[in-house]
Amino acid sequence: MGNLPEPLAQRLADSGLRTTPQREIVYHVLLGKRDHPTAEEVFARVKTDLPTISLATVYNCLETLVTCNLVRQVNFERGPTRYCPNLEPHAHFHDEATGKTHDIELPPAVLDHVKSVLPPGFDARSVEITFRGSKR
Amino acid sequence: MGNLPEPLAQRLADSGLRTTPQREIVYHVLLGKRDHPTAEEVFARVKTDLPTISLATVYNCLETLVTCNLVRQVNFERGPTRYCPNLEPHAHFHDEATGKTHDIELPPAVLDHVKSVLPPGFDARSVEITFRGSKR
DNA sequence: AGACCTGTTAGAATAGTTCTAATTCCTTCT
DNA sequence: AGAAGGAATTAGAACTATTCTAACAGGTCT
Repeated sequence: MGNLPEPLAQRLADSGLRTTPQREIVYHVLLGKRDHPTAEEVFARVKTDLPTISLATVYNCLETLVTCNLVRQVNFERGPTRYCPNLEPHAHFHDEATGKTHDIELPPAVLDHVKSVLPPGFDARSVEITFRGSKR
Repeated sequence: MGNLPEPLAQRLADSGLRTTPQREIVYHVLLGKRDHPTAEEVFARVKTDLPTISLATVYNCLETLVTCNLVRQVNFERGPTRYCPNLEPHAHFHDEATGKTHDIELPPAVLDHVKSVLPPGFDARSVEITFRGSKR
């Protein structure tokens, strides 16, 4: 579903950053399997293409992608941060039985309704909605 | 608004657990200043009443209170876990300028609307809504 | 009082992430 | 092309928040 080809080089350039093999491969790994991997998981996947990459670089690349708005960071409780290339507004459903995370499409109407609970003076830049439960 | 006096001893007993000075003081500290303190902050506050308490015990007590449903755990990104004695359904607003966290009342209608985004088969036990932004 | 169980404690251990300093790699500039 | 300078990468140390471990204390029940 509808992620544009790859604005990676463009987005990097817009922020005055270079396109490097490491950044490309990290990004492609995220696009390739959208299962909300942790940094360690990304590291493992990237190593098959680029065995010399270091974990620190994976962290650096992920952070870069996040600041370029190409990737979202997702946190569940105290678990490791997970990374998600889905840029559409969406909620997350965390299946407690399997540990898997599912993206849940978030219609604009719902998003607006949620934002309407904020009293005047509160200006939300982002909203994060996380379900926890089990899936049949 | 409207937290019952203190069901602490009762709730502990219900779970077959003892009422100890440590548990009482940790709970009272949370009720006393509802600013979503971290475990370290709770530790510091409790020490004024009970200087010999250990950090491990604070963690233990907090976990006990959470499992007795007297306290909620709140996480923002990678920051330390924060603790919140507000049991009403509510969202959190994280002010990026001050670092402060505000409880936002969550009307049942909004909660239902949010839950309605889940496709059939997804059974949510809990929903967590977090705003990030700034407050005038 | 003795046995038993729950809870507390200090400190070690762990997990995830960030920091540091050294090196490598581009990109200009001449 | 060669040199300078900045950006990116790397390995490993450091750090933070939390959990674990093992020993000890305190209350309870006979």
